[in-house]
Amino acid sequence: MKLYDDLVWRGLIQEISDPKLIDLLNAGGLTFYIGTDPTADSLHIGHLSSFLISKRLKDYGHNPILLIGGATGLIGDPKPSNERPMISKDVVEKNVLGLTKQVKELFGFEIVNNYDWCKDINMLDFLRDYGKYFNVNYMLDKDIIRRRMETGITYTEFSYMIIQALDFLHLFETKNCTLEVAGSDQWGNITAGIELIRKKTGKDAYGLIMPLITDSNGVKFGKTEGNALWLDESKTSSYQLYQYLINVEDSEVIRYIKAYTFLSKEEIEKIEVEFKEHPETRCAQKVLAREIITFLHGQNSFERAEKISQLLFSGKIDELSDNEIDDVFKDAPKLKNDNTPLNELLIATSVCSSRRELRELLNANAILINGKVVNDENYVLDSNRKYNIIRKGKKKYFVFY
RNA sequence: GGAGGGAUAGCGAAGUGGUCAAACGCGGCAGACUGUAAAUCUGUUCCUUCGGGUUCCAUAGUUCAAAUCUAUGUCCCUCCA
Repeated sequence: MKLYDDLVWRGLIQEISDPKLIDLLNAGGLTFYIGTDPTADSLHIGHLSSFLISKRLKDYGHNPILLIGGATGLIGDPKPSNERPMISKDVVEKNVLGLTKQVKELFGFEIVNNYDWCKDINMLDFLRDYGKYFNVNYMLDKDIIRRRMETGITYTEFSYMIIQALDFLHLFETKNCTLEVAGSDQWGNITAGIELIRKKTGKDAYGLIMPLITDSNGVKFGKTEGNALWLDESKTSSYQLYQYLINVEDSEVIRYIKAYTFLSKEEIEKIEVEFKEHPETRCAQKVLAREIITFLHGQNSFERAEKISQLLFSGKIDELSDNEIDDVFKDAPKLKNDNTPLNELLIATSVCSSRRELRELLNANAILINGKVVNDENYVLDSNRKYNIIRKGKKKYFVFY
């Protein structure tokens, strides 16, 4: 299958700036870029789709560049809701290093940092060389800016679009980069870049955006209880990732497999048939988890995550030997049992946020210790055991030693 | 610079002197049912040694009593210049 058709089939194309791009994509040999701002020192699951699409293009014979926004990260990409908090320069610098390392290891893309070419542009040149190409009316008409007119937007964030556009121009001129790939929220910025290139050089550049991937409630893929799922194994364990992926709802899982794995159309269609017949086996969720975790963390980490999950969810925790627990929880964070009663221990370890909450959980039979329901808030963990395993709710486990 | 409007729990939003730890919706958490799914239903959602304690942008005040009134400050929005 040609690349473009494959991307469409996988649901990865929301819009392209010009139908000519279809043939260019199918032909191979383009230099393109994706960008990310260093708002954290690791990518999270939400970034995965745009990085994976870049890898698909790369594998097809295109040439990817990752732009890390050391400059734009200092400015802040306008969100639809409100102004971003400024990140200090030190933190941005640290995040750039973290991201660079991670992307090199995982994807092997060429990496550039827009700070390198933005840092020496002075204000007057900026206004003369770039500002003059942007009509404010045009900028105000961009969806993202329009949405911010009600809550307000600072001049700083308003200018973001111009910097991103000049980035594209810079890569176009220095690296013959003719395509920018991003999530749908970047459409305004991408088109601004394309137009700047056209106005300045008279040549064509292209943009491709992917749809936002959400579940049936419109929640972004990868969003869980407020804390992000990081790609860095030391920030989010394979087990945590496995739990997220194995719980993906049936109605979305095939779509996710298409978007997030490198399995072929034939393989995926086969899985789909099997899954439709026996959804209760979660075979599709298992494939999704296997593919993503193996890609990110490797085979061993995936197998351990799977094994932990099987043991925990088979309900035989109290039958596990210390050695088995040792092995299975090798990488899992363990909490220190300080022999205080639950109402102190679980608060101190942030398993529960307050005693009131703990009492609520105890009353609802939602706390199991080593496989048995406990209702007493003064219960003290058995210090003769090497490990005590506390289950909170149906799915969350904590290991105490 | 001028005129007006606003700031309430994670978010949206009601409340305009006591009956307010603050309606309602979303989100979160837990329980039931299931397949570690979805949908649905139920409970819960500031802290507490269960006596009470600390909240409604901040500070100072009025009052027996303030989320509610006054002053000042901070931030935001709208319109005019």
